[in-house]
Amino acid sequence: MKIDPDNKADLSAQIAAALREEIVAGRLIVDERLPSEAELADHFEVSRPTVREALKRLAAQSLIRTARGAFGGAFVNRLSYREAYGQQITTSTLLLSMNAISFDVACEARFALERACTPLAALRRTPDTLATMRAEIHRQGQPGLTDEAFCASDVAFHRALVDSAGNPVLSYQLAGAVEAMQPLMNMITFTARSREAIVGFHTRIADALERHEDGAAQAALSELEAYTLTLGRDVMAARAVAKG
Amino acid sequence: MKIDPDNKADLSAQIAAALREEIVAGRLIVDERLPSEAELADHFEVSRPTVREALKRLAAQSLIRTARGAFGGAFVNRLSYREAYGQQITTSTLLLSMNAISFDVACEARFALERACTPLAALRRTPDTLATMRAEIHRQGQPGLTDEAFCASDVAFHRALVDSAGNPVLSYQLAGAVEAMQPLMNMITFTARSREAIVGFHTRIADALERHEDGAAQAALSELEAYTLTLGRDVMAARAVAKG
DNA sequence: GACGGATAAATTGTCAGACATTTAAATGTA
DNA sequence: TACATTTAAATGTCTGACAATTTATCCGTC
Repeated sequence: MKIDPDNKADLSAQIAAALREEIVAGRLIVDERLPSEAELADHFEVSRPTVREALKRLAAQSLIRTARGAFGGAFVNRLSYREAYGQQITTSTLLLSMNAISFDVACEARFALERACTPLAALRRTPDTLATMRAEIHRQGQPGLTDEAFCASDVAFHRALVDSAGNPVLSYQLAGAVEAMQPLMNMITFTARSREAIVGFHTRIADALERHEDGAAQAALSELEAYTLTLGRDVMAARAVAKG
Repeated sequence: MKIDPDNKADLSAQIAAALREEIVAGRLIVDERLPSEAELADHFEVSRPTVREALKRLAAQSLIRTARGAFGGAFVNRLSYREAYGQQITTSTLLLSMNAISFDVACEARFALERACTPLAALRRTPDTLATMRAEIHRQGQPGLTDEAFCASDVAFHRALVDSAGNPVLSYQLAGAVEAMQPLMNMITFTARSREAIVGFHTRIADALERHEDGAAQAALSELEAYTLTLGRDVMAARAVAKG
C-alpha cells in the first residue's frame, strides 16, 4: 500500500483512493479487516481524523463497513445488488435532474434498454413474473388509485418485465435506469385519461410475453414509447404556453 | 433541514443522509453553497469533525465539491457524465467481481445491452464514429499489439458502437456496463488465435452500420456473443482440468 | 468441571480547541 | 488608477481526550 507524494490534493482523498485501489484490485478481499484507524494513521503518517475522513468516503460508496468494539474495525464489504441499485439510482437520478436531459432522449434510452430485455423475457418469463405483471396491471385499473400509487405501480410493472429476462446483471443495469427516469415520466401519467391507454399497452406486453412472442412485445413497447413521447410533448407545449 | 432524533446510527451518516435528501429533492440546487462547517455543526448540534465526515461522504458521491479560502465552502456539484461514469464503473466492477457472476450471465447481459443500441446506431452513425471503429479495427490487426492494448482497443470499439446511437443517456448506461465487464472478457481474448476472428466480427458490425443495416449488425453481434461464449467455456474447461 | 457475571482490552464514535493553508475581498500606497 | 499588503473567512490538519460498544478473559460459585 503505497504512500502519498507531495501531492497537493486532500490527504483524506489520497488515502481513500489508495485504499479503494487495494480493494478494486483485489489485494484486499471481501470481509478482510483493514488495519485500525490508529494503524492507518501511523502508516500514512497522518492524524486519525484524516484517516477517518478517508474511511467515511469509502463507506459512502459501500466499499467498507465498520463495527465498533474489540475485534471491530473496517471490513471490506461485499457489494450486494441491493446496495449497487441504490448507488446507481442516486447517481442516475441526479445526472438526469441536473443536466437538462430532454424528455425525448431519456425516453428513447429507456425504451431501447427495455426492448433489449424482451427477447430473453419472452423466452424465460415465469408464472411468477407474469403474475406480478398482471397484478400491477390490475392495480393500475383501479379507479381510486392516487397518481403516486399509479406511478409506483408503473415502475413495478416495468421492473417485473426486466426481471423476466432472468438475468440479474441485466436487472441491475436496467432497474436503476428505469427508476431514475421515472420522475421525468411521472408528470405525463398524471392524468386519468392516459391511464386506460397505458393499461392497454401493459396488457399487450404481458400477453405477448405469456405467448413467448418477442416481436409482439417489442411492438407494444415501441407503441408505448411513441405514445409516451406524444404525451410528453403535449405536456411540454402546454407548459410553454402557460409560462409565456 | 430536519434534525436527528435519538437514532443509534452514526451522526455523520445521519447528517449526510439529511443533506443528500436536500440535494436529491432539489431544495439545495446546483452551485448553491452549503452553510459553513461551523454553521452546520451549530445547526445539527455536533462537533465540526462529525460534520466534516458527513461532508466527505457526500463528496465521495460527487454530490458536493469544496473550495478553500474566503468565500469557499461546500457547493452542490453538478454531476457530470464523466463523474457518473466513474461511479458506475467502480460500482459495476465491484458488483461483478465480488458476487461470482457466471461468465455466461455477464456475457448475455452485455450483448443484450449492446444490441439495444444497434437500431439507433444504424440510423445515426456518423463518419466520425465509423472512423473511430475502423481505426480500432485496424489497430486490433497489428501483429505486435500486446494483449492489454488489444483489450483496450476492444473496449474503445464497443464504446464507439454505443456512442453511434447518439444518445448520451444510453452511452452513460452502457459504457459503464461494457467497461465493468471487460475484466471478465479479457481472459478469453488473451490468445492470438481469437484475434483474427474478433476483428472479422468487428468489421462486419462496422460494415453493417455504415450501410444502415440494423439486422446485419445484430446478427454479427449475436455471432460474436456465441463465439465469445464458446471461448469462455473452453477457457473455463481448461482451467478446471488444470486445477483438478 | 461447568456456568455466569464482573473486568479488561481494543476499537470506533465524538468532542474541544488549536494551528496551518488558501483564497478573495478590503485596504493602503505610489 | 494600478499594484502590493493586509485581513477575514473558510477548509485542511493535528493533538489529546473521553464515550460507547463489543469481545475475550478471568474468577468465583455451584
